[in-house]
Amino acid sequence: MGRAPCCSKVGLHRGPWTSREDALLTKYIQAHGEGQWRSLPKRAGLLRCGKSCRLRWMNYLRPDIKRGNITPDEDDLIIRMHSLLGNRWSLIAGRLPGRTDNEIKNYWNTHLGKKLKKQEPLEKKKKNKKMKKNDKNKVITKVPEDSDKKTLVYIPKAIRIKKNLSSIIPITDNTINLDSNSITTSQEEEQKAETNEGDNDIFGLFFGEQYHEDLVNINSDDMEYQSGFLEKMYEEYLQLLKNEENHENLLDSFAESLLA
DNA sequence: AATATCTACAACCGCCAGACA
DNA sequence: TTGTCTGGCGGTTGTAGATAT
Repeated sequence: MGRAPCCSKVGLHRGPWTSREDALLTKYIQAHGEGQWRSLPKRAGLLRCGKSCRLRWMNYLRPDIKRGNITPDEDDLIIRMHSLLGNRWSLIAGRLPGRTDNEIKNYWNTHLGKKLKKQEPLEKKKKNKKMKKNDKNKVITKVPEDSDKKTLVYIPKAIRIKKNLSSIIPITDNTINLDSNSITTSQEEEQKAETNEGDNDIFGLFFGEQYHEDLVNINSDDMEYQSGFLEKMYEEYLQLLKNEENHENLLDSFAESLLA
């Protein structure tokens, strides 16, 4: 692979894992749990680097992993999530139980990327027409004064923050029901949304627990900003629910505001 | 049947942020 | 405050197997 190794790996195995190595790793983790990846190989009797062990476990050996046969629903959800979040594979994987970020990334690169590229010329034409029609709804992004006339969009990288979020945003057990054209919530949840009950739950409703983390990560110091942000997002979310026929445009602006 | 090319995906890499001393 | 360690992420590459010539 050309590049220098990130850590000293003299004498360590590389390349595909053997079934014996898999068995050793699985046995060790079942007995001692995950974590301490750096020292794990030694303790488990493996001649692998910790990173390699972690990857193998996370992507292939974990018992809750589903492999192969991405369903049309999953396919659809991946496309939607990618249009909202970009290449945030771990976030997308978080919405697909049993799927790993690596699998989704591979799936995207080999299947969906190509599929969408084929559709792109058509979609571009459609979108250009729509943009002209919907000029009033344009989301205005800040452009640096000295910038070229092109609009620069900076997509934030995911930031990991481990903190108890329940004090900020209650986390509930939420689900998304998919049909071929729209994202809807269960009736009960829609009712909740309409009555503004459980305001803070809307993002979980849409993306679940991981999204709560990312939302807070946008600016964890500025609570005032957050509450304004939450309100704005909630309004847009309600619009999404109420205007299903128009949801494509709204989804665009919702996504843009997520990334702004 | 042999060879070249393509596809899918497992595995590796560097980078980054949080935790901790 | 600073430096180091660790875990996690997304991008990239190597290669086995499938397909085309």
